[in-house]
Amino acid sequence: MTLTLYDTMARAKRPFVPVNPQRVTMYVCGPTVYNYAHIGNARPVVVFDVLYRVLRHIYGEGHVLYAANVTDVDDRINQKAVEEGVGIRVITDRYLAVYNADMAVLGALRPTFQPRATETIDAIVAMIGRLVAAGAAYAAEGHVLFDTQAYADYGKLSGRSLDDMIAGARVDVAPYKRHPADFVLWKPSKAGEPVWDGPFGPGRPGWHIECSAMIEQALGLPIDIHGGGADLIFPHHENEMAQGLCADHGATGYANYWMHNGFLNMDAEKMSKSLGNVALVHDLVAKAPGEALRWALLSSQYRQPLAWTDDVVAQARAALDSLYGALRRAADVVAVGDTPSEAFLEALCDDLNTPKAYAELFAIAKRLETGDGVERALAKGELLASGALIGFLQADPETWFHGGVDVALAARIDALIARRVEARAARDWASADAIRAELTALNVEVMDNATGATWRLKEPA
RNA sequence: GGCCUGAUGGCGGAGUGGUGACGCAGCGGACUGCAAAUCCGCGCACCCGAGUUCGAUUCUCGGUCAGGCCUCCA
Repeated sequence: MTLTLYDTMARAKRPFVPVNPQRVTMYVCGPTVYNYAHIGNARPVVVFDVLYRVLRHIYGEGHVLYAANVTDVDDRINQKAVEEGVGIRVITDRYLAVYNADMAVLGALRPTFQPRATETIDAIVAMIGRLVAAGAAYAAEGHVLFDTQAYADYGKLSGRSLDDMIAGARVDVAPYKRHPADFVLWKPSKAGEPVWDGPFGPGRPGWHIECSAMIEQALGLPIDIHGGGADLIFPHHENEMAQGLCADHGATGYANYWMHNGFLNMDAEKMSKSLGNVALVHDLVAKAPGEALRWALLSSQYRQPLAWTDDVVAQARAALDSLYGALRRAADVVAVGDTPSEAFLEALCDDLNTPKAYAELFAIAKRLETGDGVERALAKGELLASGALIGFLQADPETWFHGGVDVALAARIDALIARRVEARAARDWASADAIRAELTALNVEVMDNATGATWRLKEPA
């Protein structure tokens, strides 16, 4: 089984070969914690969580290091802190806690490292110092800028040349830049903004430098996989790579595989905080099971655009109903084996082809429904193990179908069902139907079977 | 303007140079006191034009449309 990943740099799928299979490294650009994350922000989190899980499966849990940064220095954070009259740490701690909780509901494992920019300042300052010493950066008017002309391959990742950028520049270029594409590594803080001391003057880091510093500090160059949203290819990742390599001339590379996920769209348009067309994860998890949201996020291959509608969530829930239904009907089957299906793993190893992997889950469920005793036992083991690999189907099926009903309501439902089972045993259809009506009014659907009945919430709680 | 994606059935969404996944929804049947589920079966698609080919949804070129990046952005 060969893992194949689409590499943005190569613009092709490539077999994945880690530098060191004992220590596979992955870095994914994380959130700026100044407000709630929207579901589009969650797509890379869930996508790269799947990759993280697949890598752990292949190389072993202790052999994969996954770092995702937390940007906690930023203009928007500063603004929010001023608005609320608190320090930035109050803001960033608050939204980081919400972020981590919401992502956990989506089934995302915590990265091995979650470094914060404010706790990486020393490494950032040191890296900028090395860039200046190497002649790849220069100071100007209190800023330190990266000299893009110092890096011959600048533009290689995003496929644009420095000449194109001059021609296409749509924004006024700061007069102190040697080249319009040069970008800030360090800038002076305005009054009231957080400030750190540096050899180039007091100030704060620019946007791109934290990732390079964190990668160097937490993982070391070159890393195996660098991930993020497609909008980060340029300028963020281009700049990261340029400064990261110029700061470490001994490095044989920056990232060996660059992976970028496509966007979530609202009405064919990119979901974006600046456009305001967002669905917040924090709101969604209150209305739908996190597992259903996760299923929806993975229902198209990660590089494809995904239109986010109520319908994708409803379809995700229906799909999970079907699989959990198969498990529920197989409650008395003792699962045999704990190995994911070969076909399932193969689909995932083909650049995380989750839709194809889903199809395999349904094929296994079919065997669970229709097979003989031995086949069912094997199918159940395979279904649970396959689901576990990418974070599905681990709940008790009854819990899934019962949703979040409280204990009192559950007890009342159980009592009604017990009475109905008795009525049916006595062939008292009138009473049985009356109780069904009563349960329907409680948003409960009863499913009769040979020995009794099970139930589910018709609409989400 | 430069660079880059994508266009598949009622919906979502894989994939393939030739028998056209999978899921949801729909239809028929089995089963069923009712209901649901399940099982069996059915229908429905590859943006337009040209080219290559015995044959293209799949390859090439052109076009149309949609979206993205070039400025904060997952």
